[in-house]
Amino acid sequence: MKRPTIADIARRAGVSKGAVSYALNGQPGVSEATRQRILAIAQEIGFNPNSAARALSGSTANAVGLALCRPARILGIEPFFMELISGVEAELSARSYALTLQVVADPEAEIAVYKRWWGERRVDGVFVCDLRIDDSRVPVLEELQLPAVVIGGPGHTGELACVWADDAAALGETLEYLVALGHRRIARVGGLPELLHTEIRSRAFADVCQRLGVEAITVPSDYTGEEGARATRRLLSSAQRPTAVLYDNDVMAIAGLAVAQEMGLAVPGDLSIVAWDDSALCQLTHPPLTALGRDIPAYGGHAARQLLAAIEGKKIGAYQHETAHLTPRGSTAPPR
Amino acid sequence: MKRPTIADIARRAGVSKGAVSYALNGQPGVSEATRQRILAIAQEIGFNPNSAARALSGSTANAVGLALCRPARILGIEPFFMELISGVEAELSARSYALTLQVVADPEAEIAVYKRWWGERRVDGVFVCDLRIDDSRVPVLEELQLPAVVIGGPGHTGELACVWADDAAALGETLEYLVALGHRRIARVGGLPELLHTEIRSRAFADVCQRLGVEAITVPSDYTGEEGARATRRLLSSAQRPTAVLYDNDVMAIAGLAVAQEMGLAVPGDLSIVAWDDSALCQLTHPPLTALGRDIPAYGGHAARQLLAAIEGKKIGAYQHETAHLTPRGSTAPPR
DNA sequence: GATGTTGACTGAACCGGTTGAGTACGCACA
DNA sequence: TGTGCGTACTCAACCGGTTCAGTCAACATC
Repeated sequence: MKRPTIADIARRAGVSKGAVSYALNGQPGVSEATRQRILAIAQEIGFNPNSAARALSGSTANAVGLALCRPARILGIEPFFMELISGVEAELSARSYALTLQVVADPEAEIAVYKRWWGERRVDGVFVCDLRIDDSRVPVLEELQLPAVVIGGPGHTGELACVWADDAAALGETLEYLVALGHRRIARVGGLPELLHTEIRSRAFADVCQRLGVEAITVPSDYTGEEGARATRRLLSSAQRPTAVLYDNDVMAIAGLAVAQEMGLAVPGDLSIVAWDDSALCQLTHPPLTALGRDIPAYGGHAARQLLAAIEGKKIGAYQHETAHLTPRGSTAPPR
Repeated sequence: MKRPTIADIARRAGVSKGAVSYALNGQPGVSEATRQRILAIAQEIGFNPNSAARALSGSTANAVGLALCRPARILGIEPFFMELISGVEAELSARSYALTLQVVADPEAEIAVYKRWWGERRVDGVFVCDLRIDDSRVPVLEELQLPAVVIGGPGHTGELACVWADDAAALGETLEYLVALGHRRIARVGGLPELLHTEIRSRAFADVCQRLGVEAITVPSDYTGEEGARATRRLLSSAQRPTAVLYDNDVMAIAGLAVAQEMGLAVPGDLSIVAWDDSALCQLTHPPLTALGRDIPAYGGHAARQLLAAIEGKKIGAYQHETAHLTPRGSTAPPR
């Protein structure tokens, strides 16, 4: 099946290729009557502009890239990315931009992908996830002048735009709630320590606990259920067992709940559990998990709008998304 | 920053654009010495061929598409797709093909996406997920002559290639195991009834149960935790309560486990639970779930290889992936 | 020494859009 | 009647690769 081109439309309309291009793109240079005639023909023969030809002359690929740097098992189990992607997508497809996805093994490979995408002109801009402290990807993107939006921050983003949420405030709200319930020994199972937002949360956790005068224990982990379970086992085996644990993602929280049950501790009677990121998973457990939720698709949507603006050459900065809010469910209660 | 083109390489090497193209693509027409010189220059200046130019003249986009038709919340929570994607990716990036992702609302929108991609020449082929009975996407793809690989089947794939697994055999193995444990009333919480693989499983479930002489109850559901929980509540409230339940995905199985606990039933003492799809989630619960697992990234990898072969014009058919195998864990035991 | 033959390479067309320069025409105005 | 101007176009170059038809020199063959 032959794909129609603007030359086909031009022939049928009895005009030149240029006129067709002007008509289809809403540019001046054709009369309204001719424009309508051309649009009607395009519609009739099901014309779609060849994206390669467009990219080649217009120098815009009409695509953006997302490189994900997590192993398959973790990537699959974390609902965060898919929710983010679907939010991003909604915004992109409305402007008929494509999303190019690549799974990479490490930050170096990710940098190589950015360089390749840039050289191939395959994408007009990229999203950067899992921002690290003094992230090596940032200077590379700045040098390439590839429009980019960091999902995370603030800080350490150099000149790049970012979309962020105030995790410190969310943490404060959560700890105040736990303290109000009567908890005085609160632990936190953190995410990957090298990630910036883990650092931000760790600092905020320590600060807020000090302000509230409660004991703070943070155990580093890596977002996997296995590590979350191990960390929980360690915490619950200590002499001064915490009465509440806050997990940096929902997967670890679910693993922690299972460990508590396995060790014969009642949740929430003996142990309260709070999950950061409120995916549907949190409502599947018994008891359902109290969680710190936010609208992740909307977060992705904002990021997409920022990136599209950056591609258009607009000067954009940091966008603050709504702070995560606590949804109390059955996994939190006053300690016995 | 200016991107280097083959013209730049040609100038520096003192040859024509054509010679550079031959050299870079391993085509005959240049001497080995010249080829090495050109490759060295390309390496040195960090050359990457402009993908649009390549697509325009070579008429291959070097990209494949995947349209996902599930709402954000379900998409995020199902580890299946992300695992599939990472397997697909590994294969694609080795051949420097890009993956273009699009989230769509319904099959009609998905068809529109395929038509657009075809018209725009944005992708060279597509993956088709969630095959339905008499799927309307199949004839469209056949007519467009867009290379495609169906993730699922067999049957109802028309002329399209597919990658499938023998779910009926896996189901047989599972039921024989449950019957051997002593179960005689076994229920199944199925996936979306309109999907072909749900139908295949439902038929196999009925057949095998009849063969083994056990009572079979299938309750349709939709893969979400909410529906899985509701179906479980209905099953466990009935007078003739089943002693074992098989769930069509892990998310529903986890929800089912929570419902059993909420209703005061011991798992596996009062109720055995088996999950189809063994993601890391199954090991996070207490007790950990007995599950029917398979290597989903490998499944995706096979699909990618099939699609690339189809794009190269090879005649390909159905590829049968390994049958899912049962991993017994703590959620199954003889009934009391 | 004339005649292929082969290998190494050049030049130009081509893919399908976009865009700036050029042109033809109608109309207003001095 | 000539000039100026805006509108509605056409024409051709261009983006950066790929590819086909030549060209030209070196070498083998009779």
